[in-house]
Amino acid sequence: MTEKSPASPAITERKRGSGVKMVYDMLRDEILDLKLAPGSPVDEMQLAERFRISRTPIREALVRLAGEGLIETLPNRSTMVSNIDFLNLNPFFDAMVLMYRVTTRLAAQHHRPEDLAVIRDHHEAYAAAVAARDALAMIATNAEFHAAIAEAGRNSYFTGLFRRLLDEGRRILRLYYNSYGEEFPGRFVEEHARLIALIEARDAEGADRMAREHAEQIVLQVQQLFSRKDPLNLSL
Amino acid sequence: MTEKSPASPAITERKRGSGVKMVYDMLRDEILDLKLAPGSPVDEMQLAERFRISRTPIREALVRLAGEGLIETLPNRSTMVSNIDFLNLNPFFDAMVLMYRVTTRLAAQHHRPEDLAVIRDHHEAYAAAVAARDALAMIATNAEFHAAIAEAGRNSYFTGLFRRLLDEGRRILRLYYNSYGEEFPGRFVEEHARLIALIEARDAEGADRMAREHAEQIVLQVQQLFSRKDPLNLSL
DNA sequence: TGCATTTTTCTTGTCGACAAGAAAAATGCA
DNA sequence: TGCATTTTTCTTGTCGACAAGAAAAATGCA
Repeated sequence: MTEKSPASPAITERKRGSGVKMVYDMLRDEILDLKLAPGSPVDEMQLAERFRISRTPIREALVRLAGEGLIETLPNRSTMVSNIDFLNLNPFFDAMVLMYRVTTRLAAQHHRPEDLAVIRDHHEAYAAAVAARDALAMIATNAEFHAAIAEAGRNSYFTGLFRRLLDEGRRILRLYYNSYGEEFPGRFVEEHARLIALIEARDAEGADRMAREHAEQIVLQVQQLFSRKDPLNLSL
Repeated sequence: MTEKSPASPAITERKRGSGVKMVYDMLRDEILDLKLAPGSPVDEMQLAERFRISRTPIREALVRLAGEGLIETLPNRSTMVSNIDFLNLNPFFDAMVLMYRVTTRLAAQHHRPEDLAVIRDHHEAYAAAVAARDALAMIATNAEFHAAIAEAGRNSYFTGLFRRLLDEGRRILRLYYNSYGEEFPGRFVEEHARLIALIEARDAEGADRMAREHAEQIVLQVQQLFSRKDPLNLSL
């Protein structure tokens, strides 16, 4: 649990049945935004106080987060936020590149008109975040943009894995912008627009190729992050 | 809940902290073996009686199963075992073929000696199940064999998705053997042996190609299942 | 007889308490 | 002073109860 405890939710009457989801949503966002740092402890009693709810729904939310790999639990021991294995990101990169390709290819093959509208909305939100130099929003809207593309591909297995990878990418990028916070890559706005055009044109090969290039740039960016001269002060 | 209630676990003293896992393991197996049929209701109170444990750990096990797509829950409504969308298995097939390829290729690249030993053990268990004409064991050991290959590839993202697909494949195949229960494909024993040899030889291309052929045969087998003249009496 | 409404029953979501296990602090000893 | 042991405190896993919401059954009416 971080020193700076985030604000409690509004203490209005909750509808019965919404407790677990409320806790899950908030904790998930905090993990992805690195407000809950990798490796930090997660204490049920403190969470129960903070959310003004009993421990049972807290625990259920934690089971759900554990199932998504965002936290780690062992019996009778305290839970903690999952670490990111920065020393071995290769499996992550491999999976990301392949999933960028597969989901974008499938979107080119299977999208529907309403899909394109959703994708465009997310594209606009991303462009706005870049223009506003809002790193948190940029990272989140980027993930949502690509997730919308995956949904348009209509394969829930790939979409599920890709969402998980996008989540992890959010944490990695959040750390990057925490430390450096300078680069707002306008060229990604342009690349996203090109991706949309290829998808709309149902050019599966073109979309696959572009998605690969796009993903490989992100991989390169993250790799360069770890070859910088100045240390990152990571607690590993 | 099926008419024929499976046996309760041994009512010995449980170690504190093992309750959720016990329930999870048993329910998961029953879902995968189709003892709990797709679409059937899941009742916490009955499970609590059956397992001689309070509802809280039951609920936690159910959250975990829901996270894996094996059951479906909505707030304030009864939970049920996930259906299998037999009318649209194409996403499943696409994901299976790709994951068979990716995991087998990665195993050829990254395996260690102890991995091969584990893979061989599972291969032998599969061969024994085929020889004994034990369909349940054959389905389970086949999944374990391929899961062990995926583990040898050392990419937990792909392994995670593949395990989920293998689980779903278990349910589909279980239904097949429930209905027809005749075919015990000895040639898959031979193909598994060949896969091992290619992996051991670190022939990534060969392993990828063979994995694709292998997976496409399974897809074909399942597809033929649904083009049979005699109806399956599926409740959809 | 068929439908709408009301009542009863059942199931789910959460509560707060108890106790086991782990972690931290205190004590004892060389 | 450093280590081992004991005691205390804290956290987790589970319990059983309460009440909200849903589903089933009963009642009322045309």
